[in-house]
Amino acid sequence: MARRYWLMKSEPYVYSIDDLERDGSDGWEGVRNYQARNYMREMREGDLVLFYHSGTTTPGVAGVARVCREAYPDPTQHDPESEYFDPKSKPEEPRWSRVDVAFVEKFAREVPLSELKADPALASMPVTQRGSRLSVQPADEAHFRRVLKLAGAKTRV
DNA sequence: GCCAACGTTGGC
DNA sequence: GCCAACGTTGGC
Repeated sequence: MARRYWLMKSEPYVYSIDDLERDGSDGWEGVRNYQARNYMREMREGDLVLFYHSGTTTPGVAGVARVCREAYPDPTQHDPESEYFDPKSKPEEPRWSRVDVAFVEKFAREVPLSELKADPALASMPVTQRGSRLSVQPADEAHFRRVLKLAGAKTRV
């Protein structure tokens, strides 16, 4: 099966590309949306991810990560102390998953959403659609390559 | 702070 | 199963 491509959003105040660079890899926890969860369950080791910073003055794509562990139960769903605690999710039947991602690259220049929206080559990319809220989205290889090019990325696909 | 675009919840 | 109310995401 060919490698697939994704875009994942994170608020950098919570977890940023710099945090991932520091940690090397980490679990992508806290996803509480079924469609986003289902996409994570489709992810395979080696898939590449555009790391998107949301909730900032200038949101945009900040770098690249790689899926290094496929979906498994998100432990925070069972932790009453966690802000992601879900009392309806039973340990014997976990509702929420996470994947682990590894740091690949931080772009020298974050590519702003406004630039993605202005690029005709990205007109059909989910993140450029009005009202796009999904925090985990699939990306076409062509879109992925295009974003790498706009970023002046070192990563080659 | 506003608001559009959803997703979820719960009454019926 | 419908749908109104409510909550959340996230750009602007």
